[in-house]
Amino acid sequence: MDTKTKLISAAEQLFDRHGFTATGMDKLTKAAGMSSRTLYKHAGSKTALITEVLKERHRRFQPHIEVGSVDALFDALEEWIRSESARGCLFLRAYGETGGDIPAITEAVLAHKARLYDKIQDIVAIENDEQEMPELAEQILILYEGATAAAIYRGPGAVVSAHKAALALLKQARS
Amino acid sequence: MDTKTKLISAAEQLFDRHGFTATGMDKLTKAAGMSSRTLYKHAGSKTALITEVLKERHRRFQPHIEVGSVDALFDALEEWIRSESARGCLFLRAYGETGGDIPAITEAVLAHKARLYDKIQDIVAIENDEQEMPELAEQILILYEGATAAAIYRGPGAVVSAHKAALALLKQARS
DNA sequence: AGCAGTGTAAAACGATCATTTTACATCGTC
DNA sequence: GACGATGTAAAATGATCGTTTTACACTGCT
Repeated sequence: MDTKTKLISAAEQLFDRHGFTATGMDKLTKAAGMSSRTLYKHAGSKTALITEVLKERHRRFQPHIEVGSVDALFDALEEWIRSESARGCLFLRAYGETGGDIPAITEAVLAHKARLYDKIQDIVAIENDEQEMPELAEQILILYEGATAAAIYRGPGAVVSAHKAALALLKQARS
Repeated sequence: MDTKTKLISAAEQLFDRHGFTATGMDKLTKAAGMSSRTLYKHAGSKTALITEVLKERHRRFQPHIEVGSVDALFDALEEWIRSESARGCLFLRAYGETGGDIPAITEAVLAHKARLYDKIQDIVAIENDEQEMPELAEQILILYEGATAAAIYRGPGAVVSAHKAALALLKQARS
């Protein structure tokens, strides 16, 4: 594992576990096993590091939304939440901690969410004879987002409930 | 408006706008129009201040869940988000920023969420001949949570979509 | 052999953090 | 008219923040 990969993954873990602002550079260097000089050579700044962590997170998350059905979408979410984290959406957390005041971060967050909505719209269209159904897509998105949030305090079962609700809405839209 | 009220409401605004950790005590004293000595006399510590802000937030939010129907629940949420904040759930944000490591804060968050779920379960029971329907209640909760989160980047329209989805699930459960 | 690249360890930077302290002003009340 | 409560302004506390710097070691290429 090269230096940068090690840095990004250590940072992702710490940010997810303790928050962005609360995680200091000393803890990052220690966790990544490198000097602060090396860290700054690769990351440039803390803001840039956060941005890169979000972009890497998006890359790693991508396969979980690259699916062909609503059923598979929630299966993938359940797997993610069971294995990765039940600490809420890291993108929205970054947005909240920075108040939307840091353009690079805000951009990464909004890009991720735009991509998520677009992908869900694609999936919904596949399930409905290629018809665009923007509101149904938004409702699936809301269930997806809500399951991620509710899983923090209700556990992975929230994803199962959201899953069933999504299938029910889909079925109803078809008839 | 007495000193403490002024402090709590200034703090709530700053925390909501800029995040908890990123909001320093100097900004709090300035916004609340008081010296740091007075602030500490009333709040005790930053952690205690955050906790009190959350409790006050819950008190102010309470009426929006003290309703008798799912329809009214989402109407109230829409009103809250349109007039108060579309920056996500302040409780979950506090939890995320502190990593769940500060007991007083974690407690306030979990108490709020437990109360929210219980209330939704009551409402769902009212709508279904006093039958307890835990999974439907969780699905409504997830739509509620998801609308709050999605409204950050999709605007208040997300609440409208969630509202319709909730009514659809309710209708389907009845038949 | 020499050089560019990549790394470490550790100190120093000025700023800002949460919190406490010192010194003083203004109250209403007994 | 003294007193306790409640406030202010401002400096000081020591810790920690993100970032830069200094000085040095190891590597692989040419």
